[in-house]
Amino acid sequence: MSQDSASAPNFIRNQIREDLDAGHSASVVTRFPPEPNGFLHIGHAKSICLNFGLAEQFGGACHLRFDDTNPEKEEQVYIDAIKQDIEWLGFDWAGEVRFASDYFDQLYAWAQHLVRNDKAYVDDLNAEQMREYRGTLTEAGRPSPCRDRSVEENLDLLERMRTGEFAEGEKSLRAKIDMAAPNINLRDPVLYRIRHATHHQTGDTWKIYPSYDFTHGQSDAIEGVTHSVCTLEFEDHRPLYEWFLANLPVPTTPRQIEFARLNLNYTVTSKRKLKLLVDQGVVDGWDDPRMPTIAGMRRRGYTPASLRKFCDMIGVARAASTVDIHMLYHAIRSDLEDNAPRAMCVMKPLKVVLTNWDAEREEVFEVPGHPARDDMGVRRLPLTRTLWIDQDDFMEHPPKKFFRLSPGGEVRLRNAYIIRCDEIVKDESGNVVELQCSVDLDTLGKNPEGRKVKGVIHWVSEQYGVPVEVRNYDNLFQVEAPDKDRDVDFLEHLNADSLEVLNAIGEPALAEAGAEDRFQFERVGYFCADRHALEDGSLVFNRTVSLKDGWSKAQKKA
RNA sequence: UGGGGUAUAGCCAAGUGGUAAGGCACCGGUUUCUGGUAUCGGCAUUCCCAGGUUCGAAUCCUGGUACCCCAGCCA
Repeated sequence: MSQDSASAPNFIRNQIREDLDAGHSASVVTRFPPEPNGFLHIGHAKSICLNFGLAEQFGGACHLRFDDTNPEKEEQVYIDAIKQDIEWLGFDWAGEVRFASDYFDQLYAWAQHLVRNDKAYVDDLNAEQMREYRGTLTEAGRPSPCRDRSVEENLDLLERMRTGEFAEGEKSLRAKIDMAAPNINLRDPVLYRIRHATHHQTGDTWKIYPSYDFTHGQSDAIEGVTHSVCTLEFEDHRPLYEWFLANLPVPTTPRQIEFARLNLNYTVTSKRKLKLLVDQGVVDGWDDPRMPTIAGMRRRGYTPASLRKFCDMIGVARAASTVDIHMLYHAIRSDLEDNAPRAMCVMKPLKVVLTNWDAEREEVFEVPGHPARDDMGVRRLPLTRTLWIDQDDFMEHPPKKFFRLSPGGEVRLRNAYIIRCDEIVKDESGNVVELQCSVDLDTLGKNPEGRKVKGVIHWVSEQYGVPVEVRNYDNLFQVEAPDKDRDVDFLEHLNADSLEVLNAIGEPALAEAGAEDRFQFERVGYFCADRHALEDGSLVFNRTVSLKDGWSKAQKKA
């Protein structure tokens, strides 16, 4: 992670540096504050890298604090998953896991404090009435009839709200700020609402729950957070955030800084929408390899380092932007290019018979696990009379510059000999089902004399190849901005071909693959052994990302 | 004339009065037993627009324009 520390500065880093230099704070404490109501996605990864990264760069600390103020939407399973994702990404939070609910007692006392200072009141307005009283973007709101209740009555009512005397929605506690404020968040925001729900952390202790606004800043203050980094949509809340800090006897005064959330083309990054995909069975679950969740990307084969690199590449700024998915592909390819062992795997098998190779003859080649990494050892590739090559590597009527196999043409079997296609065998419907080839035994480890054979293809011995299932994933959506238009549901843009399942045949070493082992299937792409399938005893490889394909690109242009 | 923000290449993004970093994508050369990798080169006379200040402006001033966020007892 040392290279992350050397990453480009951003405005938040600059600001913190200034704060430090100016003596506004002596150290740096940040926090990552997820609500446990869903799985973390790539957008959260940006926030995680930012917050934990900042703490690391300034020798400070980053807390993990669950923002658990809405028991109806939150669950323990999400808490467990979120912790696991953060650890997997390679970050350690300072101290124990924290919960906003740890501070419910203190927050309640602070609510009473505001009431005593005539800065909060209990309101009888229901949600609909409150909306009417709030006014609109262009018209000021009107004060609630309850706004001038006495301190004593408010204190009493608040206590009775707490003990469960009132039904949900019957009353709420509101800050007394300014119903005419141009910033709607200041028009007497709700501090507490009644919820007769069991909370995953506090059980049935509470009948009222604090709102986000009343919770977040004070929790930051309690924890000594110095810089509370959040996304742009909270910008309008900053005056409120600061109002609480100014009107409550909080121990410290954290500073809120906002940045632009991540948007990625061809994907949606909204917890609500991702949950919909899961709930409607569009995908296999939160960790379906097509999901932009951290768990999904992990299963797809993304590495922690690649996600961190991606976050580093995209930077941090305040301009709303949409990052090209190619940035992600680049991040994972460059990691796996260096770190994934190589293997050969035939996606769509086409039988090849070596006519001048005896049926019982076997030759085993020892080849490097990685072309540039001696530490990855060697693997053994047996060659036999019949073998498989990929259907894509043969064309009966090849276009110009097709370097692979065609009738009468030659190609090198990767790591082995050059072969020539002498005959093609077809079935009754005219499909090519077998190739009869001859081997040039004088081409192992050297080029033939007098001719150039440019093509190299992968292959697997029929006798020793291991059948594997390959799952080729593509974008879940077929348009760049699935949730752009407001009149079309984002589900309309689903890509029907986001998953292609193939019965492939891999080289022998693949039989040994363990959960989440990653490989480069040479000339094809990067693949990751699916851990769920492995538990069920089957070998399934998820395609993380394909190799760049200059040939098909050139074909499209032609 | 509601409030708050943001505009630098196809996409991210540095830049804070001294003459437009870097990455992705794209295009071309070289190397190559992966049409991959690596490597070399190309890719903004101009920074949303129009005026102004200045020897000098993406940076300062004035006036526009476009886009994003906010009217949950969600976060």
